[in-house]
Amino acid sequence: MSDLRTQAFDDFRRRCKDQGLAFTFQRQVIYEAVLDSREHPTPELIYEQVRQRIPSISLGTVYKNVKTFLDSGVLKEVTLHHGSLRLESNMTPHHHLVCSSCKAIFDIEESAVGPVKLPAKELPAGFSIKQCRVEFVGECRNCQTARLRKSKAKKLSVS
Amino acid sequence: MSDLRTQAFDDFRRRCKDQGLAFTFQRQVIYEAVLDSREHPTPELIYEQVRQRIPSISLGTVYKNVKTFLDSGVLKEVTLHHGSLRLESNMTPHHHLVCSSCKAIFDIEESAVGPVKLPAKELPAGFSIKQCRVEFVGECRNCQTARLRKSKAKKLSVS
DNA sequence: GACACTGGAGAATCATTCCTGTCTAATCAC
DNA sequence: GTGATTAGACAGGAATGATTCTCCAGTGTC
Repeated sequence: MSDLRTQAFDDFRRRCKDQGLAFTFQRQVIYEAVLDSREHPTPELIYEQVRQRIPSISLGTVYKNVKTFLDSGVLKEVTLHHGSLRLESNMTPHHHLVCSSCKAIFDIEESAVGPVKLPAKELPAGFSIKQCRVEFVGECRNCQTARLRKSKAKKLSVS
Repeated sequence: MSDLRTQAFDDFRRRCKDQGLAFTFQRQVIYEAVLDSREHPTPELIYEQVRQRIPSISLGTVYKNVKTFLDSGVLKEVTLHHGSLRLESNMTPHHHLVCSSCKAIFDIEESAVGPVKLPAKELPAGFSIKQCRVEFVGECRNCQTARLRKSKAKKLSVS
């Protein structure tokens, strides 16, 4: 195991502990499969990988544990918008502001952000860039107040 | 109809013509529904909207035309990654490089891009930003060569 | 009239979640 | 220590939601 990988793995073990998650063999193998895949894998792909080591594992288990990992912050997802297709008719170049809670999307004019550049040396060989999309992720007013009200109510009911 | 809307609408009509798409009543209503929705709607939502004007329309028709619009560039989708969940284990802040054709995702260190700022006055009231994600969209080497080879083959078969 | 295109309806497919029964480890009473 | 109980984890399959596909009929075009 490389140093980087060992480190990521220790991280994982620690985070499981922090979150009160049991450290099972299945979870370990699932996590390793994500770690080994350079490709931002889908759950289906993880399943294929894991089955090579645990042939009896079920797709449901993979999904469940992936979800557990996401909820506890052990893994992340590449985009907030996976799921249903979202359309836009605004064809002028623009960026987005996204509420991580309700997934509301607001448009932001390109000029408000200014040019974002990537040095050519960072590009994989032969890759040609056509477009740059910036997404600011945060929480909208409604979701903030809703969350605060909720946590306040919880505190009251506890005390 | 406001000026902006009229303009967008004329745009739509022109683009249909350019792309050789028939300009039907259903398409017009579907397009208007996307245009009227400030919310980057899902196909399901469009369907609800359109049904108020064409009760007999089917969800399949909405999907079919939305797809036609996307293919011909009359509409865009908010993200390239809708569909299946994509995971990542790289927990350090970073950005992404995405191939629009094969959807491959490459990580880019945050420092390679530098800070991206949004002036406070551009924010909707009460919105708090937590994170900024940059996505460079383009075409990877493999997909480029594959596309070129294909178009060359087509030319040869025509001549 | 043959043809191409479009829309409607419902079947089929894919991604994901939910439900049920089983197993295992931990806890507790005796 | 032994058996009962409980909670968490897992496998398997049913159910759900989003999307696509297939087929047929209607309409306009040449």
